[in-house]
Amino acid sequence: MDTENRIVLAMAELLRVQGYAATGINQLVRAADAPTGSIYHHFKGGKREVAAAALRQTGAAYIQLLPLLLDPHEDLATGIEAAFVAAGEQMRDTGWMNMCPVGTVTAEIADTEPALREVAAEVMASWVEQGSAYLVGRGLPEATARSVIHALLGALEGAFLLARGLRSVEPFVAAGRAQAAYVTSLSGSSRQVLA
Amino acid sequence: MDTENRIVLAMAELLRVQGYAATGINQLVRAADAPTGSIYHHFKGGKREVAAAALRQTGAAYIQLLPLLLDPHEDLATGIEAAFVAAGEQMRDTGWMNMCPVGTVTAEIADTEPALREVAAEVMASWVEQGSAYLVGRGLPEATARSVIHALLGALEGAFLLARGLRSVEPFVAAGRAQAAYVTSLSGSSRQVLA
DNA sequence: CCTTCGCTAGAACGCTCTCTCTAGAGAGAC
DNA sequence: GTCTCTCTAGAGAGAGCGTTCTAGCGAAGG
Repeated sequence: MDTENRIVLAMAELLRVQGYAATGINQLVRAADAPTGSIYHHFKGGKREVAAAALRQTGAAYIQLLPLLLDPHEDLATGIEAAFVAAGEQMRDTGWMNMCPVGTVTAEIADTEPALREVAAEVMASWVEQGSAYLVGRGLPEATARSVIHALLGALEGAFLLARGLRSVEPFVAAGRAQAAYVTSLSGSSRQVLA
Repeated sequence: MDTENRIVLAMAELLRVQGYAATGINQLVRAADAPTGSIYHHFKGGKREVAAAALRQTGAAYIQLLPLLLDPHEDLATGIEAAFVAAGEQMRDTGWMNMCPVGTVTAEIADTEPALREVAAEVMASWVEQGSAYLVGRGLPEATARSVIHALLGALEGAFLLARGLRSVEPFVAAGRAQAAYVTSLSGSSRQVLA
C-alpha cells in the first residue's frame, strides 16, 4: 500500500479511538510508519487535511454497510433490529472502540475547527442522501424515508456513545428494538407520516 | 459564587463546546477567572479531576430535566416528541453547541482516559437508573422501562451529534417522531416487550 | 552517463501544554 | 497583636505540540 493511503487509514483509526485534538502528528507518524516530511508532502494542509481525508474516506465506506446489512432481510424492521445487535456485538468484541470516526470527531471539533465540521456535515449529508434513497427502494415514501434515516443514524451514533461509556451492548439492543418498532408502525395500521 | 464552583462550571461549559483534549488549563483559568494555583489547590488531580467533577455535576443536573419536560404531558409519547423538538430548537438557538458535556467527552476519552471514562459510565448508569424509575412511575413495566430509557438516551445523544454536524433540527424532529411511535406501540395493540 | 523530480527522512523551531513552586493576602482564634 | 491556615497569585520548568526546512535517495527520461 502506498504511503498516502497508509497515512489516511492510520488517521482514521486514531480519530475513531481518541478523537482529533488528542491525536498528534508524531503519533500519526508512528502509526502510519511514514516520516513527518511525507505527511506534509502529501497533505500540505497538515493535520487538518489528513483528518478531512480520513473522514471522507470512512464516511463513504460506512454507508455502504447499509444495503449490505439490510438486503438479506425481507422485512426491513427485522433487518434493522439485527443490524443494531450485530453492531453492538462487534463493538463489544473489539474492546468497545467506537466504530465511527465521524461521530467521535464531530462533537469535539464542531466549534473549534470549522473546516472539519463542514467535512463532517458533508459526510453526514451524503449518508442521509444515500440512506433515504435506499429506503425509498425498500418501499418507503420519500419524506418518510428521510425522517427514518435521520432517526436511524442518530440512534446508531447515540448507541455507539452510550455503549462506549457504559461498556454494554444494552444501548444497541434497545435502539434496535425501538427503531424496528418505529419502522413497523409506519407500514402498519396508521400511515400518518405518508401524507 | 466561590472559586471552586466557578472552576467546575467553566470546565463543564468548555467540555460541552470543545471536548476534553482541546480544553487547556490556561483556557480554564481565563474562563473561570481563577489563578492556576487555585485550580490545583482545589483539585489536586489537575485537569482530569476538574473534568470529573464537571461531568458528575452536569450529569446530575441533566437527568432532572426528564420529569420537568415530560410531566406536563399526560400522554408519554406526545411528551417525548415535544421534548425532542424543544431540545432541537434550543440547540439551534444557541448556535448548535452540544448541550451535553458527557456525550461530547465520552467518545474522545473512552480509550485514553480510563478514570474519566468510568466517571462517564457512572453518570450514564445513574441516568438509566433514574430514567427507568421515572418511566415505571409513568406506567411502564420495569424491563420495558430500562429498554426505553436506553433507546431515549441514545436517540438524544445521537440527535445532538447529527444536529451539531449538520446544523439542522431535522435529526431531533426525526428522533422524536421515532421514539414517540415506539412508545405508542408499547401500549398499543401488541405488548410484546412486556413479557 | 547525467539530470530531473517525486518522495523520504528527521532535525530543529517556536509555541503551548500541564503542572510545580514560592510568596503572600486575608479571615478567624486566642 | 500575632499565630495559623486556607486560598490566591502567577512565574517558571520540562515536555510535547504542529510545522518548516534542508538533505538526499532512487526511479524515469534522454
